[in-house]
Amino acid sequence: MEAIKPTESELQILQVLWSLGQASVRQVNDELSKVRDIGYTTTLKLLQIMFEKKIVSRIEEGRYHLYEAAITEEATQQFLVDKFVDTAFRGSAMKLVMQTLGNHQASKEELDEIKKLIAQIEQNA
Amino acid sequence: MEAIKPTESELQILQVLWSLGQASVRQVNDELSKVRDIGYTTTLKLLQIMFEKKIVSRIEEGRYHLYEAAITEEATQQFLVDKFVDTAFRGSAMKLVMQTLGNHQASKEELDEIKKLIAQIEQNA
DNA sequence: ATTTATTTACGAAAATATTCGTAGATAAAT
DNA sequence: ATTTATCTACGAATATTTTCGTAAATAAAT
Repeated sequence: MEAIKPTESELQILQVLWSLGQASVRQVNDELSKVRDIGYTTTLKLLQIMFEKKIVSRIEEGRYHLYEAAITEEATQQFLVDKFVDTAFRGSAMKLVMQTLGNHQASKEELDEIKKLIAQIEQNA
Repeated sequence: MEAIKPTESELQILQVLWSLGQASVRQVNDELSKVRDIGYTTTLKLLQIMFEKKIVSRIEEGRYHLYEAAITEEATQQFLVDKFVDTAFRGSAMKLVMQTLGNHQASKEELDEIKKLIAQIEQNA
């Protein structure tokens, strides 16, 4: 497993691809444009760079390309969380959990799910 | 409240300052050197830039400067978590919590603390 | 058929972040 | 007193990331 280290822009594109699945440059650019100002060729270039880095794969469909994320959302998130815990929480994952729990709205269902997860962890301890 | 957006290097320095409190360039550099290769003047320059951005404050102690973080660890973490949830978890803070809980070792004490926090949140709901 | 629009490839400009060399000042050591 | 070490300031080189203009190819529209 290679080290994946998407940049900020690349992460934005990955998000679009994770939500759309397979998509053309045009589609990605349309989605991204909802979030921020970006030119078509900029999106294209980013996808080309990501293709070289093997962050995305693509297939040629007629004269244009269809892109797809080559790394999963979960693996990327896990990698990013690890790094984030290091750089922003001095290594303490639980501090991150507490901080996030404390400062973000959680629904009853979400809290239940988290409690279930905790119970599970305690069981396996 | 201005937007704080420390770069990767700046975050590393902030971590050192949060742990040391007030510190000279030399001290910061010594600490940072434990983590990675970095020249003295690089550390100095970074601190100077951070001073201009008001991320750190400093007092002149004789001929040298003592630096101190001008933003709290908590405020910075909160800001970073918010951004992180957006860019890496498509806005779902609880997904971040679950992902982190599931993939990092937690002690019994930490789990208890989290359960307490959840109970508190449920109470106030 | 010719024009217009859409696509990819390429290269380079612009913006941002990181690194460090050099100079000048001051303190410490000899 | 002279040399050596340590400090800040400054500027510029390097590296990284983001942005987009232009050209060539192909398809679509007129």
